[in-house]
Amino acid sequence: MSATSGARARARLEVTAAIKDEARRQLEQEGAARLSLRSVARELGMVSSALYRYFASRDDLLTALIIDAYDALGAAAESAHAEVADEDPRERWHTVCTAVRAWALAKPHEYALIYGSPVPGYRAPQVTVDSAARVGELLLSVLRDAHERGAPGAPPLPPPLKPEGERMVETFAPGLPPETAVAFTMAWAELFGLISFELFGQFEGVVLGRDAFFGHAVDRLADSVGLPAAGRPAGERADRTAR
Amino acid sequence: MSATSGARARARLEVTAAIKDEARRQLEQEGAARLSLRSVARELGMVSSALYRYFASRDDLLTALIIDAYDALGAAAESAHAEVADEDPRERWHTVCTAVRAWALAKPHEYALIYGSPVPGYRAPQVTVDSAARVGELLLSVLRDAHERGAPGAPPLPPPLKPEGERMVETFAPGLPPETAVAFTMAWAELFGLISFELFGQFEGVVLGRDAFFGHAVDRLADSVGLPAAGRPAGERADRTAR
DNA sequence: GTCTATAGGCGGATAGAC
DNA sequence: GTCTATCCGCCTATAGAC
Repeated sequence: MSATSGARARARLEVTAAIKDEARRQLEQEGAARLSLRSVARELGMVSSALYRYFASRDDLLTALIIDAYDALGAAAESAHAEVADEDPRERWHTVCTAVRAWALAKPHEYALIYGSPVPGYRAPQVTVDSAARVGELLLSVLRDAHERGAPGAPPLPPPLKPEGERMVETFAPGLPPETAVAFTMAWAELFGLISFELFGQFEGVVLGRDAFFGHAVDRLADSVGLPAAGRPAGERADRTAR
Repeated sequence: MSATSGARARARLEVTAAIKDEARRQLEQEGAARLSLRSVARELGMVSSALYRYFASRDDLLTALIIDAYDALGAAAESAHAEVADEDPRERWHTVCTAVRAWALAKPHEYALIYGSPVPGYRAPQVTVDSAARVGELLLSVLRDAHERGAPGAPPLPPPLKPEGERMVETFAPGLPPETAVAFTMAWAELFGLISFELFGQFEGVVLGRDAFFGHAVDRLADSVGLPAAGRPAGERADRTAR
């Protein structure tokens, strides 16, 4: 029995889920920095000390929420990708990027938890990295596929960046040319830069047609990583961005 | 006398500055969401109620810090630009972007205050927008200059984005073609995306040679807004990025 | 696993004396 | 402008009974 004994284990999972759900709800109003075990317990009709049986500390709860958020985003991206798995790589790139933005717009506070400013005094433990890598891995798989089909790839690297690119290939981008690994890393950061600016209010009064703007931006990011534009030369696929 | 009477006014400014300095110090340890008037007062050897003579509320203090941060960043960017005012636009673009990143690395907590996740429950008032716009305006002035010198500009817009581009030109990018206005807005968000990823820890274990990486990224952003590469065709200026 | 109780803090904001 | 005092709230975390 013990950890796996049915009813007990199920109850434990249910309470754990309820705690995380309530914590996510409070994230919306207070933000990660002010997340409070006590307040979660109060709302759940429990007493604060009871929560310590489920999470050893406030930081542990935070870690669980962070992993869940990365996994939810990763799952959303992966399932959107699965639906267009037969399309050409550029189409899949577009779909994944759009799914990432859609998830972020739907869960702005969970997005802020993982891609916003770090929570002061909190250091994300190593266990978060696998989940954190999912979206990047997915986009890399698209690029790898494109590369195998003979995509042009990214422009040449300046010599000082060559070793960095080769290290990236070894570490997380096997099967890709170093130029593409570097270009991808830039595009990856830039993609989240676009989403963060939209979500964090920097586009207020600046960008009004957000969907079309993002679609075009994603197309240009695709150009920048050397994804072929299905016959047309890069930069002239602009017409598909506004769908 | 009253507001302008010498000694009194000076003392008031000094205390105000001391409060903001201490608040900035606390930003590093607690973050904006947990900034506390009481704690600032304690550290200053004052009593909390005394601070209310200087800032009507916690949010007012936060607003002052936000404006100061935008202004400090804007001033850093502008003064870096002033030192290369005679260079070609692409060089100035590079200099400004590098200065923005350098400021962010030097003041990570102030950067997080203005470009990180919004503080829950706080809405930035209208008075912050002028300061917030400074870096963008500076980069736009570089592009305007390049345009006047006959720079190629950005690739054509997809038809659905045309009105957006024209509105941008009217609102904040006078004298530029709509294509460039849109491309600039993307590059602007992407620039801060790169900086945020570096600062917020997403590059941990992913990008090691940060200076060279950023230099190359900024060069490619310059390409994307159609800044000419001083004779060489766009994309082949990669060699200058690692300085 | 949940409870009460407790230790030892913290916060924003206001009233009213000086 | 600064102080004391106050209202009323909040927090993490632990000990020990049941």
